[in-house]
Amino acid sequence: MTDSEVPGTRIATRRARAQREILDAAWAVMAREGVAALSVREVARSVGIRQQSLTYYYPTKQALLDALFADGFADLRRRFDVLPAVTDPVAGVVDLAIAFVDHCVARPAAYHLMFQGTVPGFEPSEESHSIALTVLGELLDRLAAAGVTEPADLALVRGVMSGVAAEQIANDPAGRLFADQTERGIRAVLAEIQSPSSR
Amino acid sequence: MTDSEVPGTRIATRRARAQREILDAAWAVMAREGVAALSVREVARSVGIRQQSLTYYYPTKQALLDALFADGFADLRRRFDVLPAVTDPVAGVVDLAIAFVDHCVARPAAYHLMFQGTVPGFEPSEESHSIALTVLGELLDRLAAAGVTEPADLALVRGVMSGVAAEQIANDPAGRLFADQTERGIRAVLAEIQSPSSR
DNA sequence: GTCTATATCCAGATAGAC
DNA sequence: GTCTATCTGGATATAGAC
Repeated sequence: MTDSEVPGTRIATRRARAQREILDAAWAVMAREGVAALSVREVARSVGIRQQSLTYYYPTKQALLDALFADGFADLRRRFDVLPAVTDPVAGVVDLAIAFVDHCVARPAAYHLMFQGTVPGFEPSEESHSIALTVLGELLDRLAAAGVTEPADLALVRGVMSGVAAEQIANDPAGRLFADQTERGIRAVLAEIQSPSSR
Repeated sequence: MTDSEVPGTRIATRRARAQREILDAAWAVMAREGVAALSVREVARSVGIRQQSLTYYYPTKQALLDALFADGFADLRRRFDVLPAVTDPVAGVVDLAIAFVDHCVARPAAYHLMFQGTVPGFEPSEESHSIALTVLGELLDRLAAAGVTEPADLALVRGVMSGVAAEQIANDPAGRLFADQTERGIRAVLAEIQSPSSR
């Protein structure tokens, strides 16, 4: 099926292309100046239009941020989708954790927008929030396969994943010091969860 | 020795008191609206003076942020100073990690300012940065006492501490789900560091 | 120490022409 | 679709009176 077969589709893809360009520009601005410093004016400048023209695509700044939030999770889902099939349950969790950390390290702005709620006054829409939950469902599935279902245990694993990413971004932005500890950290807490040391 | 014995001291403490009030007001504003949304105007309003009068105490916004950064570490040091003496090396690390996480959870704005570099355009002065290093030296000391000195191992422990705090702040601000995993997480990675599982 | 006055700039939102 | 024009409000910073 080509565009011309469905009326309006050519326009729709044109619009989609413009929106993609805007989102990419917005990510770039955020990466350069910090998530909290995003201004629609600067995004507009990046794509060569006026601030007022951006409203045609995203009527408010909130709408732009919400689209970025959803876009970030779509991107993360794509990372998850190309992971090798799970054989060993623990390795399945490790693979996903590494993919998660690598994604966050490669896109610090996305990490702060999606997971750290660092943008003043921004709350994702219910729709975007449910996209987030769907994507993170893959993590829950893999953890369940490894026998991890207790909220406290899930929290521990999430803490390690998030913490390695956060420290890497904040304290060694050019290196891999923290990110390279992902596997060790995840295996350590999984071991603790699966056979708690007596105390 | 009382204030009146040293010329200028009474003025100095007056100034110090005013500065304390300003810093407290700034923390409150940040807690309410996010670190990145801090405005000197609003801080001034909180303490009942004009924005321009704040300049008398902190000439620029950068100076105010830098004072907040240093203040946050002074506060953290006070937390560390009242910790019980170390008996068991591992327990010593655990105690400090718990104190760290509790501090971050109680003061999310401080965590973001001090450790996540979330304020657009803010870099601590060299002086404030060295204060930070001094305070975090206590963590390094305790880790060394537990036999943890390799950069990779230090990174792993820091990742767990930071991650538990970050997730608690972002995803369960009213609860303790993540924070309560601090001990388990730290013990798990310390165990892994001290006797690596063969792989 | 605090004020008024003001400069300069940037933000986001809306109306309406083409 | 993109523009011009404009509104409104907020930000930081500086000069200088009291």
